[in-house]
Amino acid sequence: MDAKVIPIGANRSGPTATQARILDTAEALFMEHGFEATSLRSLTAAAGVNLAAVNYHFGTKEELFEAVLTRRLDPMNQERIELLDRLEHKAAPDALTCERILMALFVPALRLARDPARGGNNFLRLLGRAYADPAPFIRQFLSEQYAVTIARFKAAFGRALPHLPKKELSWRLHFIMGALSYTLAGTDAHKIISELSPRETDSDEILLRRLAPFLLAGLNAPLPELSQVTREVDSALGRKR
Amino acid sequence: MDAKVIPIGANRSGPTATQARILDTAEALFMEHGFEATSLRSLTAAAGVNLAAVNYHFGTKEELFEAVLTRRLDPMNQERIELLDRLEHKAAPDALTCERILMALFVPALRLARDPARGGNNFLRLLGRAYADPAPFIRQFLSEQYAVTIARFKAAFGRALPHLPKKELSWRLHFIMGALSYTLAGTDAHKIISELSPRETDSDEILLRRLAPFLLAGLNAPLPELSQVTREVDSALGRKR
DNA sequence: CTAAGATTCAAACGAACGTTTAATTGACCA
DNA sequence: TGGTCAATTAAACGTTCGTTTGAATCTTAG
Repeated sequence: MDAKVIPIGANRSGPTATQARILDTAEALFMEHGFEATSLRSLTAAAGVNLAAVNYHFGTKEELFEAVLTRRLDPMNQERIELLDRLEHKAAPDALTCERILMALFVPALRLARDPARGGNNFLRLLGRAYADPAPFIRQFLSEQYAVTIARFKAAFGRALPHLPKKELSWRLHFIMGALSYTLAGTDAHKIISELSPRETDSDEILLRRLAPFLLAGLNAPLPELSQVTREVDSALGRKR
Repeated sequence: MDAKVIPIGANRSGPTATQARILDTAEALFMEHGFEATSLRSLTAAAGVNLAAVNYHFGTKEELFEAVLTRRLDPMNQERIELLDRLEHKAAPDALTCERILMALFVPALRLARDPARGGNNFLRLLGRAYADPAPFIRQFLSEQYAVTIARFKAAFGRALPHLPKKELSWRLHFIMGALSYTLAGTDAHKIISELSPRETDSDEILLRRLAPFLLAGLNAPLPELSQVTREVDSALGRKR
């Protein structure tokens, strides 16, 4: 009398109905409460499946979490790299501008955010949360999952900003990932800052459109130097250079 | 034969030795594993106190977490506002530059980072983690704790950037908080990006010195507009304006 | 010195957790 | 139609969690 209407037939093509329900529910609950605070009992109850189903289909709770991330992340990162390749090919032999590299980074995320069938805004929020989770298995999984994509984009930025030392570039990419994940993760966090129009929740799309110029300017910022203010900071810290 | 050497005398002045040991250990463990993943049993064992001591001295685990944050956060935010007041008074009647406002935001954090007796780098990392924690009581606590400080700085930035719409400013402050907390929280996160010199862990101080120019440039970024790239993004998303 | 209060202690509480088991159901092919 | 294997189910496993309890111990004031 429930959702047994789905006779998808073969069990060797794609995820089972049960697997899909678990993944969808896990995506929502992990996003809302985090990994530790989401119990398999509440998860399976919300999904309308048996408690043992998670362990049967995914092994452990940690493997379920990784499956939730992989399902969305792999296609998105592949899209990012394909788009970057296409843009680079079109611009050859010139190097890409930072603006276009950022575009290759953001557009697949925007596409995902606008597509409810692929998780929409919810998944991006989950991703942002995962980036800040201290659980070792999450950190390791993300670094493995992102390694090639990040390296590819870092190389592209390196060509676009040849004057920028490698180390400085690494840090600026780090700052970009920070602002991006924090922004994506922030369901209500922005209410801390913006007291006006507290119910006007911008979509992730508008949000990323505001974020891009901000990050672009940061990428092109001058190198830290011994300016007047820097000396004032040192003085305020009671130190000599 | 242990730490019983401290005869601080009165029990009405400052925290007990037991309370201090709990707070210090909690600061370290909450930073390393997060709130949920830190059990009171491991915490009290590491602190060398009885299991019941936390509930006796602080009430609940959540109240302990808030006490850990308050101990460092209150003085730091007070320092920030005092410094901002002093800088504004010195610049009057001119408005402060963004550079100096950022200085008032960063210098107290730098002072704290350089002072092991006040938590040093560890506490800043804990703070960054707390900002990304989905636990409702943490989010509410932080927003209450930061409300006045943020409002004060937002007003200062508003005077420094009179041309910037209020809403745009709110978002840029949001981005700043994101990059800041993500950066402070990242013990090993930067290894995702920087494959070179993986063991050369910059202190938070050097880190913030790299972050400040990046954020300053973002604050002064031009408003989002209908540039050529923007149209290309729309086209890539298959949409008309 | 002693009564009173603050603190520490070992022990136990009930609840919730992730995972496993063994039996049962369902679908498919020979 | 009967046999095979994947999927689901209810129940239980052992562990760990935050918190509470009541007695023991320490500190302090009268």
